Amino acid sequence: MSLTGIFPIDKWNFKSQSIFQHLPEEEYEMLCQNRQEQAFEKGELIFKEGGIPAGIYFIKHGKIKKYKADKDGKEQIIYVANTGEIIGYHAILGEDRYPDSAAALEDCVLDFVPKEDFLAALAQSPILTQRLLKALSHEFAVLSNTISVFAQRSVKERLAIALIVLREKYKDDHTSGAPVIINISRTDLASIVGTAKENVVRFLKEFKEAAIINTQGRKIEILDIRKLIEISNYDC
Amino acid sequence: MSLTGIFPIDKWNFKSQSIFQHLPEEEYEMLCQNRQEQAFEKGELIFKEGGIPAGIYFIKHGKIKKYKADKDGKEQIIYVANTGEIIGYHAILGEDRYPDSAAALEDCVLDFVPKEDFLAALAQSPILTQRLLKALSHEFAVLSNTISVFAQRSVKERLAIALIVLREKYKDDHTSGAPVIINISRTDLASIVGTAKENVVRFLKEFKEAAIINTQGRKIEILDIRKLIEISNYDC
DNA sequence: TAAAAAAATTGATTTTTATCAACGCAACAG
DNA sequence: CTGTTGCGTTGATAAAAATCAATTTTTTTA
Repeated sequence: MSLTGIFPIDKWNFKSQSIFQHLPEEEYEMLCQNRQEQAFEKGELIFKEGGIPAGIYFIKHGKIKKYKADKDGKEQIIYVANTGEIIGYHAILGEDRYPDSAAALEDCVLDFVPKEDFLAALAQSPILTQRLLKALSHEFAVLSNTISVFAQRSVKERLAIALIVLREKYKDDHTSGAPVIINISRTDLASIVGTAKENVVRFLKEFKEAAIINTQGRKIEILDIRKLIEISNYDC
Repeated sequence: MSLTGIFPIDKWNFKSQSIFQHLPEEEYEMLCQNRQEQAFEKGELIFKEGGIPAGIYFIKHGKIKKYKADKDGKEQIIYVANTGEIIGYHAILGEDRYPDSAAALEDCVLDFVPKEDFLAALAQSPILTQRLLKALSHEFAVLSNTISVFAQRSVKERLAIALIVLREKYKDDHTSGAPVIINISRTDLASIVGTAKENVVRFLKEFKEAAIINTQGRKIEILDIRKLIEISNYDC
């Protein structure tokens, strides 16, 4: 089931996948020179808000939550990055500390590229620069979007949007023929939606009773995405 | 009264002022070649979400709200841009339509730079490119911040933050010696905070009774910024 | 300057969301 | 296989925020 024409999924996903694709040999070599494969277990912290960045990470496999925690430790997930995306470049380009934290939502394999190599490649490569400018500008649109949704939409609407967006991300894993299964804790889902997990549970129950989704333990399958889009009340 | 050490104002302001400052002569000339001064009256639309971008705007004087409107016309203000900042570059760099609308909060004077000149200067100027990357990365941090505040903080806390941030922006206009006056409609203030204007009015009244602010009609003067910071409950 | 229009304010009420407390189920370790 | 522990679920209640309706104040305009 494609979302084309019925839901603007582009407004919810970053485009960092394309940044390293089909780069000229030389630039690609520079990035690879000292790269290091790193595995992270589910739940493991990759970097922490306020930390000094040492390099960037290319996600070879797995999903990563980018979030901010307030002083009580309550997390707000800003974005879920998926296989093929890059994380950690904002702090380096902004010449600043990490603006958010990153942790593995599932077992992950990342390629770490040291700051120096990334910046050297950048200095050499107009194409890399241009792609980053484009990616960052698109991210601005995505985050603006998120802000307006948080400020104006109800928890139920936000949950519907979160489910639609997550389904796209979990498509990657599903074996063809089998249904797409969203596999995320209620707590993390609540942190995406920006509410208490009890509210998430209650609305999921409502959706299940309306045959819009099916749940089995933590696993969620979407049965009627059109209904979800309707509930999301989002059409721009 | 400086906020240094007591409130992270940097996390709330973009840094696009620095982009055009002290550029090499040649690049600066390219940008100026076809620039055109344009005046906008208070309330006037500068560009509209979804529109095709023709160029960028340098704010010579005035404040501009960047916002998204939902289908009922309800506005959410994403950011208030001030004198010296640049707007409209996201759409051009992202090779996309405008992600948000821009309208004058007061009478404004802008310099319009056509897309072609901006892109030509960019292609010639590593320094301009680097500054844009830095600015956009910082904006990411600002918007992430905004998202976590919207998702986790109460209306009262958000209003306190909005007042602190707005006071900084309105500092520019005030004659030295005179107090800083925030001059914005309740409706726009509500659109910044992400609530109904009635709520804004009620909390302002509460702040006034606690001698934290003073109001005269739409005008707001901040009397006790430390109290506001305390109320904002924001310390990261 | 007076009338009209727009914006701000107030109070009452409803709806939404958060919080608290308890319970059940399922994964996991000994 | 069995306690333990974490996570998901449920119900009850409190708190926060939105909405509605009406009135006052401010600003604009004729």
